[in-house]
Amino acid sequence: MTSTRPAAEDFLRLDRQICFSLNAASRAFGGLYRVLLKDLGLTYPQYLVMLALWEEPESEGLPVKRLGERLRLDSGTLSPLLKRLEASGLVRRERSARDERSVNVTPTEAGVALKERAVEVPRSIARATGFELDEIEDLRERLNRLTEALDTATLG
Amino acid sequence: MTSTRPAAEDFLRLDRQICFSLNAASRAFGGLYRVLLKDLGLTYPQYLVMLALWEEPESEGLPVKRLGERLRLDSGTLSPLLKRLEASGLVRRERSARDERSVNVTPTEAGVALKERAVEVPRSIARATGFELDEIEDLRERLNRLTEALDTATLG
DNA sequence: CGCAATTCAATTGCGCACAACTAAATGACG
DNA sequence: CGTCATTTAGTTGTGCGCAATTGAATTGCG
Repeated sequence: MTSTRPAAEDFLRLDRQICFSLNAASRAFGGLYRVLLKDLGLTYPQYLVMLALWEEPESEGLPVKRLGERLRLDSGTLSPLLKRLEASGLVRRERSARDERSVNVTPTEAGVALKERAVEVPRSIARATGFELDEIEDLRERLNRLTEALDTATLG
Repeated sequence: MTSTRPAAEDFLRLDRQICFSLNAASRAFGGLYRVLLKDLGLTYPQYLVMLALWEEPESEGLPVKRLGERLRLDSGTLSPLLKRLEASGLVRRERSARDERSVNVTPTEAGVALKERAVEVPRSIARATGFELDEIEDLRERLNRLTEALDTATLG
């Protein structure tokens, strides 16, 4: 035979690892967001939190729990992050009166106002990818499927 | 008109952000790798370093610089990480005699031996994704294109 | 009601990512 | 040859991500 069998070793090659490409792409996004968000005084994860809050009707805010579900983050990450957002005057954190365990996060005036300046960000990002919108859409759908499969495998 | 024009605001929706899906997928991988690599005593970034070293012929090792290029990481990340790998006995770090600025990283016996036990990891991962090999291949290729485009945009 | 189990946020501890900086070695060039 | 710019690792500081734990509030159940 002229070709050797596909050794298990081949799958250990760095350039064969989907996770590496994914990780690299994620960090490449991070680099661009860092530049684009500098003006807004946000880090990328903080930006995600603000996106979630901006989606709430009339800026009613969200409990930390719900925020964590949306962003796939736990309180160990969110608590200090939210403190920093509070320190920079973009959100308010207050214990729920109905359930003293829960902390509700609301954007402040400044937090709501920031949305105006954020609308340009996704456009800049989309342009930078060089991908068509439906191509992005397709990629996003695949990634979501992937995440779901991986989460199931990790827990199961 | 029955439908409003696509507001810029729509692009601020969390579920429209490709970067969010990417980030979430990347962390979902992290969770699964954490489980699979626990036995090997490696974190996921440490595993990537070992993959890079295992690829070198006769385990000649790599200078930190080259390692950083392959993994898209700088010395601020690699230096402490390599120290930990050295502390767990998997790699050796030694100043190059030819160029005293450079530090060459080589797998130890234990580091080379670990490869045997690592071959199962990619298989487990592939199975967990629920994707066909060529589908993974396709996704990987798109992500690499994405990374390249983003890096260009960030620097340019 | 009273007590155990659960829920929720916060904290601690560790490792990674990255910017900014330092220090040492090397290379380029007049 | 000497000086200055560049290259290479390492260090410092900040923030994220996550496991494990704590403590307080709530819920469930006998």
